[in-house]
Amino acid sequence: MLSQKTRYTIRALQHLSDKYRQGPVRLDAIAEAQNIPRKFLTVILSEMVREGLVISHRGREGGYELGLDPVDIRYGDIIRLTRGSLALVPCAARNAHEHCQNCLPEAECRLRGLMLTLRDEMAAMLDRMTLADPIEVEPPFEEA
Amino acid sequence: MLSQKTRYTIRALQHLSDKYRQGPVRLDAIAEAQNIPRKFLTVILSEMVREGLVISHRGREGGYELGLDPVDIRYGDIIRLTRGSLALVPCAARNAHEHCQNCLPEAECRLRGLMLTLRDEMAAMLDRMTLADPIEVEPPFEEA
DNA sequence: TACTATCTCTACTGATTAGATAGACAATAG
DNA sequence: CTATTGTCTATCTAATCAGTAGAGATAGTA
Repeated sequence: MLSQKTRYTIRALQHLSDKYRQGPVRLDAIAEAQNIPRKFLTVILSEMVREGLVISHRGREGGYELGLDPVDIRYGDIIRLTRGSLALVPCAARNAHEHCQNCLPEAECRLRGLMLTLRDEMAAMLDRMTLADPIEVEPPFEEA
Repeated sequence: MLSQKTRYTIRALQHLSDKYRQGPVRLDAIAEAQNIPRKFLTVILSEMVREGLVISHRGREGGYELGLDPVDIRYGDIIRLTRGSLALVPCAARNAHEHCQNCLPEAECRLRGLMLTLRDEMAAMLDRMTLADPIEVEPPFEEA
């Protein structure tokens, strides 16, 4: 699962992407439009500023705006930033690789083999899509 | 991330798959070969018995064996059983669907749209692979 | 200058979950 | 009938997650 924080991050960035080149957007405006707890959002956006994805302006008329063109922000990058890795197991991470606890030697671990393939497929998709891409929305499922 | 429990489950099932039709395998044998804490493995295997994936035999000469042919156990199924869902956000689960907290209406949520597509790609792969499939193992990455 | 609106940072808290274990119980082969 | 094996429920601990508190910094503006 993506953490709530990662989900908030993605939605906040999508919001900023929609307002790109329209001047800074206030934190409260994002929080309200995206239904994100205000205080939590300050933490999230400050991190994005530190990472360079977002630029902030203080004081009156302040707010946030994307620091890069939406076309240059890939979903894969956002997830890597907030979660460290795209992989579903630590030993299958290509960037933030870590050994798993209580595992077999990596050279013989079939779970790792499988998860590496899966990670690569996920990465292919998430690195193809950027904040600039339109995303088709699906109607909610029927209730069970 | 897959929980440690899910990872143990997959490796335990792979182990049983390797010994399919060779008689019951004792819990200790699995725990030792797969480097899984013994007591924890009892919990895991009991669950798999309840789910019907594994058959147990008590007493002397007892142990565990797969309850289905390996070719009929898909990785997707194992993950759905242990984790509830393949999706990375609750609202993108096709089986165990739940609404997300603090989200937009599902009908307009682009995060959900994206995650549904990703879920479907992941499902396609994980439901194509079964315990019977050979999995290529990759050499460990170089240390950083 | 000083006032106010805005973002920034560090620390903290409370709830939940993950990982693992304990220990009494049940069944089966020999 | 006993040693061996799996079953079940409860429990513990530590980590993580989600969110909040609150003092501080900065910028525009009167």
